[in-house]
Amino acid sequence: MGNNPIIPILTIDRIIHEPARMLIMSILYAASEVDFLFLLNETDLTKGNIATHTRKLEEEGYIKIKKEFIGKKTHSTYVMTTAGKKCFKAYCESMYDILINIYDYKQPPNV
Amino acid sequence: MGNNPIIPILTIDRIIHEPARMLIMSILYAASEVDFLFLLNETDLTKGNIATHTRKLEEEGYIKIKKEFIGKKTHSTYVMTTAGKKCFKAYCESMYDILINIYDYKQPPNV
DNA sequence: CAAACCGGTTTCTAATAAAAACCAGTTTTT
DNA sequence: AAAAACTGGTTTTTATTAGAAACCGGTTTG
Repeated sequence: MGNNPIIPILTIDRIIHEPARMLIMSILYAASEVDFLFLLNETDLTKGNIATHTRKLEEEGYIKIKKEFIGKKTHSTYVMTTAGKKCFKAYCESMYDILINIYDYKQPPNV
Repeated sequence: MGNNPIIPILTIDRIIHEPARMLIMSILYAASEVDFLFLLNETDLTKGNIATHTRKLEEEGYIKIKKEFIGKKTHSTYVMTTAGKKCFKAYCESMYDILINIYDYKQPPNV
């Protein structure tokens, strides 16, 4: 393959690349801890969506899901792990680089 | 939903968001016209991948696929349409904005 | 007491990315 | 001149998965 500077897009972190998860990750990156209702109100995602995407993020080790009882009711809170922060930063930096390269990209050898 | 500045990620153009297609689009954005073999050599994508992703991009009206004979052999070339350029620019600007907003929330990279 | 509500989870369906298999024709090998 | 290998792709197959909807065990409300 060539030395096209956009090639790194092919190895971008797909867990974070998914828009719904990127949104969740960006929220958890900024806030230290949020709960289910916060995500529901803040993101416009459905309940099912939040449950499955947060589970996936937990499976990948990017976030931690804590469940507790408040009185008799369940309460779920979400926190980003150190690994999650690292991967999120790496994703953002990679995407940023790619975009900058697109803006800078000059004519490649043509057909 | 809240007024989180990252929310626009949810309406990002998914046709372009797919890494393989973003790579193809970025190549076509920089070069006026490329052929199948160029994409094959430049991108590390498989033949099947190139065929299906370029077809999808054509279905969406983002690129035009031209087929011709060179001697007795088929030859396929790909060109970005005006709509494709517009959407690609819009995608890049949108992603850029989103990343900037993420950095504004926290700290910029490479600090 | 039943019906609606709450905070979630599980199930179902359709879309789809990627690789592999395939294909029609062409060139090379023997 | 057959057979084999190569070209430039396309179609098929397989596995994953995003999203919505249905569900669920409490709990408050009418």
